[in-house]
Amino acid sequence: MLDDRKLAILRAIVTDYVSMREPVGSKALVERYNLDVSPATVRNDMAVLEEEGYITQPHTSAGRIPTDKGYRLFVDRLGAVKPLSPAERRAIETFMAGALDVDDVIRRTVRLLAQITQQVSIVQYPVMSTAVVRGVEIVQLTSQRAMVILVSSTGRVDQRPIETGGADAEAIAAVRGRLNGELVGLSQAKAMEAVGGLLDRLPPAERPLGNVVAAALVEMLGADPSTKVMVGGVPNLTRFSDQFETTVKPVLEALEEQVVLLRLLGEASSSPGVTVRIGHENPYEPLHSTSVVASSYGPASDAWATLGVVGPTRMDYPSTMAAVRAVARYVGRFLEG
Amino acid sequence: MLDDRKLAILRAIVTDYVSMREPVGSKALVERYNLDVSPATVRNDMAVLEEEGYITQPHTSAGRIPTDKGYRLFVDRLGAVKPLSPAERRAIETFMAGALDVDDVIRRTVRLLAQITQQVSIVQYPVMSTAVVRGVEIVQLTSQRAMVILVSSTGRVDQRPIETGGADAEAIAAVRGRLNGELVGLSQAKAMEAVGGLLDRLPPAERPLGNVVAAALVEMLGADPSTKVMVGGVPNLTRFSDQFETTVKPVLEALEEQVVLLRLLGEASSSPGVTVRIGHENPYEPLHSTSVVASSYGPASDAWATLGVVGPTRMDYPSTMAAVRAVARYVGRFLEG
DNA sequence: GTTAGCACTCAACAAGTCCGAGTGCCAGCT
DNA sequence: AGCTGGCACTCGGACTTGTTGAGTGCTAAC
Repeated sequence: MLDDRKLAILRAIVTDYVSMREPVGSKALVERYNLDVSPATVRNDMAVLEEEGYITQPHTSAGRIPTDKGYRLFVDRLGAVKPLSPAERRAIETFMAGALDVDDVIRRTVRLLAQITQQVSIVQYPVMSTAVVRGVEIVQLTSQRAMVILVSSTGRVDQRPIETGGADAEAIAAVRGRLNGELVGLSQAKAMEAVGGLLDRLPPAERPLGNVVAAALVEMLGADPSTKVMVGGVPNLTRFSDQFETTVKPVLEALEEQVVLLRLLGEASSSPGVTVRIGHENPYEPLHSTSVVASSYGPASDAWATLGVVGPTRMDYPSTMAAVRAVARYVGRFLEG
Repeated sequence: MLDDRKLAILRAIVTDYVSMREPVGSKALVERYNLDVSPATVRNDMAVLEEEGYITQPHTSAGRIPTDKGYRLFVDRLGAVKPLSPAERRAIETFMAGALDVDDVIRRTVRLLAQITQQVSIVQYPVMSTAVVRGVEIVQLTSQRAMVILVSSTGRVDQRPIETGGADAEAIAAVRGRLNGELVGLSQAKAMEAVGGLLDRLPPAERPLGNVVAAALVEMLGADPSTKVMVGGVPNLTRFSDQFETTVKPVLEALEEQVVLLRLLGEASSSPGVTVRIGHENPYEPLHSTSVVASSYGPASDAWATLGVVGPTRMDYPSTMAAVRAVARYVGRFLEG
């Protein structure tokens, strides 16, 4: 059905449209790409491609532009993954060098990705299931209030305020000691269970405080930190000020809703490598004319989280995919080491 | 120079232009506002207002629109502060109810402000100079790394990773104990000094670790947490998709730069009440055709930080100012209690 | 299967026309 | 002195029309 030449033509159309931002006609095609055939032949092939739904005409007597289906075929079979330029590699190195803690790594990553791809970037905070509890602290704020702090091996620090009910310093120290003794070294899941069992063994005097602290801990252990995301490169949207209604506005709205962002990144976390969602393939209707390029990051065996970019369907897929893949790998290694 | 009627006309022009979004002519003015004079008279007055620089014509044979100077006069002398509607008061209550910690309060505030004003909102994290140190914790992550945690009375929790140089648990506990003994209860500034003095009195065995921890603490105590801001309501920019180049684009770019945001909010922190910066009055050139309405929040004696909104100069100042003021007050009370 | 030729379509641009909102000015009125 | 009705004038925006050219589909010949 689709012979090599037709595929080559589709590839050329996608490439040209992405860089020129204009519907591409048969003549321009044979001129700019060395197809050794005449425009008429190209036209015939284009008619077939159109019939099959890979390209379309914005209006009669305009060139063709790829459809979502066309882009899909392109990324699946035609796009040679472009290796990063040395400059880009260097950018990654220098950008990430000297990152302090996890928060800082994420902040830098989001900037980096936005800069390389020139798109809006989204990075999900990592959840390392291998993380274990390193310490539990209880710090008194006032006579009635205190802060429960949970530290995990990855350097994550969670906090939650509690009402102490007037418990004295001694009781607090006792509960703290007991928790540390029992929980340190346990994984998130194990710690959850342990907190439950622990309560029963508390001396009556420590019960009320213990209950409150336990509740806070369970909340922290259970709260899925992967629900946190960071966004960057929003000004890159201004490059698409044409398409305001179809790209800029919906993306801005999506960015405001964490839930939507998580759904967008969603699928990428389960499949390995770079995932591309094109136009209507997106689970969120207003983004039907944008694409999402995402990848999970972290060790293959144990994906930590996802990062990616959003942009118009008319995007440079090979470059973007290469950039997303490179950054994902780099950040993965960085967090590991 | 400017008699009451001219002022009334200016007020009417501003009001009308803000709501109608179109240059306003003499006839429309006398019809919509009950000025008991003829259009001709209004025209004469408008000529004067134009000469004085309060209004201008986009082109001959169009109505007038206010200049920055006109808006300035309006907010200074003409804008009757619109009280919030009961619905808005209720919105504030329900939005803020049930906030967990400081972070959550800020998150809610930023949403709230964006929703009420229908603009982009910016909230600076509070710095309470009355805050005192409540606890210092050192939690081991690996044999070589640990996390230093600083808790202050306001519920703020700072963290910073350190290299322990292989110090054992005992040494860590000792340093931790000493720090808590000496620092708890001290203000930020006092604690800074104390850390310095403390080092000299450490037994030699604890010196290396002590140095590292001290460095981390000084960094945390000194780091100005007011440099953190949260932004919301970005999709509201889509309402100004005309003015893309003058409003949407520059605002998006400004939002990406914390430094710029802080400068925008800057002045408001020193003066009490609501501050308005109109057009060219902004210290950041790209925002010369937008306005910033900001207010500090916290107790009058000790302003904690600033919040505000950014939007086109053509904005409903009375409502916006009322909203900013109300939210600032409410958040102040909320954080205090 | 490929190609040259040709008639056809239609968005984009330019030029011309019209319309009316809005103005400034002036003479007359209060 | 200040206000008003009248009037000629201006000019952006909307609409019309004509032209151009990129691009197409079809057909007949190679």
